[in-house]
Amino acid sequence: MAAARPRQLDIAKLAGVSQTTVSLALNGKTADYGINPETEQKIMDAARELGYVPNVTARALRGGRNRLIGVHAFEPLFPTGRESYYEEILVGIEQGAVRAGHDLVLFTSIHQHTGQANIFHEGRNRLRIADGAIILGFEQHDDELVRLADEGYRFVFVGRRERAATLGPYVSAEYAAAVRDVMSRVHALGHREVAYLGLRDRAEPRLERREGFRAGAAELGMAVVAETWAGAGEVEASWIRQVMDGGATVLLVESTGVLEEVAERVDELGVDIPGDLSVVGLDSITDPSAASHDWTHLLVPRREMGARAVELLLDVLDGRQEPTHHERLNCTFRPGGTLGAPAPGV
Amino acid sequence: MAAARPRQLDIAKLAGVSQTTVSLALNGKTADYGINPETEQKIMDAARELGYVPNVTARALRGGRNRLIGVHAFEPLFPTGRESYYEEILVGIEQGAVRAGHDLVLFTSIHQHTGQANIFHEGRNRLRIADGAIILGFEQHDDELVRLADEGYRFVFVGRRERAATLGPYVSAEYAAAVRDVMSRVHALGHREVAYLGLRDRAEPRLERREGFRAGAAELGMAVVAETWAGAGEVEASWIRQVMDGGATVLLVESTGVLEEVAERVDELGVDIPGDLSVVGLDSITDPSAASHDWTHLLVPRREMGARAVELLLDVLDGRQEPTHHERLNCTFRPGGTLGAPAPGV
DNA sequence: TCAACAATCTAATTCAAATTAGTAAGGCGA
DNA sequence: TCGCCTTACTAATTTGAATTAGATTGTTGA
Repeated sequence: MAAARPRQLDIAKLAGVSQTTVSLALNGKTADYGINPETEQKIMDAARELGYVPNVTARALRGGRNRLIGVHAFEPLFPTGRESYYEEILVGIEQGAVRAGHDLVLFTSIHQHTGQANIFHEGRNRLRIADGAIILGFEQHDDELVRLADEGYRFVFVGRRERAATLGPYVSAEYAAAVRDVMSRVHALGHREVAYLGLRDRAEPRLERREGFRAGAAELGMAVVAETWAGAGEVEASWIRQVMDGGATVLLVESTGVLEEVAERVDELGVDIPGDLSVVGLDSITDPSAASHDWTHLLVPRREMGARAVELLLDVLDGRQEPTHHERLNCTFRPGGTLGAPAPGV
Repeated sequence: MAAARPRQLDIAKLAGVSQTTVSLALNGKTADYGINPETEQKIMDAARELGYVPNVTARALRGGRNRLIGVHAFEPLFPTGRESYYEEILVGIEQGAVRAGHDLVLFTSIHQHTGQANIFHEGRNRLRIADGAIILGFEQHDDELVRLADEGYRFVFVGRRERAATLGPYVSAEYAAAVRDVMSRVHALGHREVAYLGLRDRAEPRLERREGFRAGAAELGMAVVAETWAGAGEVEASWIRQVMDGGATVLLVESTGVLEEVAERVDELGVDIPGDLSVVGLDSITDPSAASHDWTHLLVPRREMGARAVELLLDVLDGRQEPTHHERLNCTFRPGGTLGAPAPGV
């Protein structure tokens, strides 16, 4: 049991050379240092014979880097409910890490005891374990992030940019332009009166969508019949009735969860989509097979955002990119069956 | 900007002591070595002031602990499809890690280039960065695991036990007993003729279920009308018809995916569940709201398995548990609406 | 008053690999 | 035959933390 792992020194003894020479040979630097090809061969043979495997830890210690990328969220990463906001982003981060040959560290320890996660829990910054980190989540802990940045720690944000812009690089989606694009498609089909149903929260991605909506309505000369906020379980049939009575022929819905609630209420009213009312979702649909309709909606490139965040972090760490760089990825319009021309009678 | 990471030596200088003393103070060994409480306080203050965090790499090199738990799978952890086998287990692992105050390292780097993941890929064993690892997945890489174990590396398996038993501790579910329990419930309701629909693969958890099924049938004197294997998309209505004609009044289905296919075929046949045929699932249902029926089925405690694996790993690392220990968690029977008494006419 | 001892702390070493600064041996020109 | 340059290597150092083996100072009992 527990046969000691062979070290470079063991190879050196077997080949009758020094540890230095072994290191040089194994790293292909024989030419630079004029190592005899025969010696090199002896070393390689000895290494193979002993089943040598470099010790990552020693290598990392010397090199100053771990090849560890931290992933930090202020909430648990794998929530118990379905429809994890992070899920797709995590898939992207994993793919990015695979490509870059790095491992991921999920900072779970800091969630301990308190429901809240503090980076500087007990006065230590665990994030430092990793070479740099990707920060997810909407919750605001700006003071901690400022301190992190002050300490020279490198990180990249995904999905938000409020304070991020002043603190470090970020990757997010171009929500405003995407929604403006939706508006012009809607306009092109003949719609002139539109309603908007958003979430009650004021997270940046939502605010930007609203910005795009208003800008689009203004530019295209469309009338905003209603702009209303609802939480989960709060969509009311009477509101939809009212909006339609008000002349709206199309409804933009910010969140996918609310979208399904809208479908239920519309069903209750006996209204036809898109015959009586067109409905467009402004977010990705994680599981289209579970959706009630073939929704017309936007695709937010969450997976690409995750993958790009990894690349960006490594670029910053390697000095290939200044730490103020940011990137915005485009959303795609997915045509479905819930956007049509407005009913001619209206 | 980019202030170099503080080392113990920096703390030592600030506090006016040696690096040794700093190390002792930070590791709570002041009592053993008679360090003055005032000195200790000075050191702690200096450490906080500098924002000191131990260097994982140096510690790992020395053989120390890092409060890092590795998670290794031979396949990507976050698969692109829905219905991730790992998902629930990962949730459990995360919860376990949170409770234990440890962080998780997801070993993604080894998936690089080759679709296959080798621990000793490119001659480096990254696992050593973590204190120990939890190993998931069905794929067989026994030679690598044997080597890891020989090197004294500690790990715990989740969900399998074939070779695991000889290599280290494992946590898995008690499938056979659970299925036997299902059989006795079915028997108690009056069923005497039963059919079994399994997956085509021969993974351990499936083999155990079949074992439990056969043992139950034998003990209870029930007739096995059919025992058939199907892959995704291979369930045929004719098979169900045939099985029912053969007298089967209840069908046990190994996998949740196949369960839904069975529902579709049964619908096509105009057969009533459970009036004409009772159906029992032998696996968890991740998203009951997306299920076509209120299935009667087994709950595999995947989340507990993950959480328990973390505890077990730490027990082994701390020497509280011998490294041959294993644990089997019970599955729960979830009564639903798809198991009833057999039709009296039969 | 001196050895013994406790109380406090430190120098030196270790872990495995990478790198810097040399060294030894041989050849060649002047 | 002295000095200089190659060729082909090696000794020593570095990385950050933990540990082993001391070292220093002061106190106390005989």
